[in-house]
Amino acid sequence: MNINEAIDLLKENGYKATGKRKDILNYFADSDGYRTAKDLIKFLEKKDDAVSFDTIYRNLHLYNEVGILETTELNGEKHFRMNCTHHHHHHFICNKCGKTKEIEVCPMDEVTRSLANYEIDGHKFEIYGLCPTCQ
Amino acid sequence: MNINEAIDLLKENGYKATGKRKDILNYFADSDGYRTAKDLIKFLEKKDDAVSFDTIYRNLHLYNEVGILETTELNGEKHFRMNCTHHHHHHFICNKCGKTKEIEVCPMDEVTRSLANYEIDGHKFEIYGLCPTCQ
DNA sequence: TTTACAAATCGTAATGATTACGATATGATG
DNA sequence: CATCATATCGTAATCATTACGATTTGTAAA
Repeated sequence: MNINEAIDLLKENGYKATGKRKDILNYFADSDGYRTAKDLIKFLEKKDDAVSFDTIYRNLHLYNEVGILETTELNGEKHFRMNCTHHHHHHFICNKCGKTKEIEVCPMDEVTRSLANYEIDGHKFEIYGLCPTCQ
Repeated sequence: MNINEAIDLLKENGYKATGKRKDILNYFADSDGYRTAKDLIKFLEKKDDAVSFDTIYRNLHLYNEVGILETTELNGEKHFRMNCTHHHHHHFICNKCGKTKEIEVCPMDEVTRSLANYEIDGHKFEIYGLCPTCQ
């Protein structure tokens, strides 16, 4: 997802596109990988753009709700990345830099068969390790 | 893993098998699903067995390190369950009761081929939903 | 079995991330 | 450009987890 799509999504859901919200979107749009709340705070502080915790966390949750960000837990910390809007896929995630690579394989069709009486709401398939650059 | 295997594992690693450690092991051995630190604390309080936070968290980490417990994040909370010692497999996890069902499918062979220059350290494949009992 | 001692636990204080709140500022709409 | 609901600010409160000095307890040797 790019910034414009994200802003549209905000407006569609009745939320304002404020300066702070755009700053946060810019950060994730340029990241191309998983980042923590702390990463974001550091980034905003560097550009002399003091942001209240309230604003950070409120918007991270909001973005997750409306589908702008997706989230996962890496090494005990919550991480966020821009949501992928195209076809269904999964990710390799680098433990060092947080960058991701798309994985096309998804075994859910096979799995569903063996869970006949179960109600399936979601699934997670992630591969962890080091990307070529971080090795 | 059962309690005796867990105690052996502790001793092999040079740790003592104390009363509190056995209480904690008993809880997870009887659970057959994912439980939080809070669940454990509640359980121990009920049986009039006051346990310090220090003891709870120190041992949860220890058990995770030596391979007695495995951990995952569910609905924003860290959960633990007795580790499976037999063949490699994954889990369906009930969002309500935390109980698990084994899934034999694992797509890692297929995936490895598409990650030639990546160093793979681990992977996670989990299916979430409601078990037949909780629907 | 007793002793000795390192390891484990206790009770509580400290930490750190996240959430909450009243006051102020700001985007969107007419 | 005026209005007002929404968003943000600065800070305080909360909650889970971690840390610490004092005390207790397994373990293994005597």
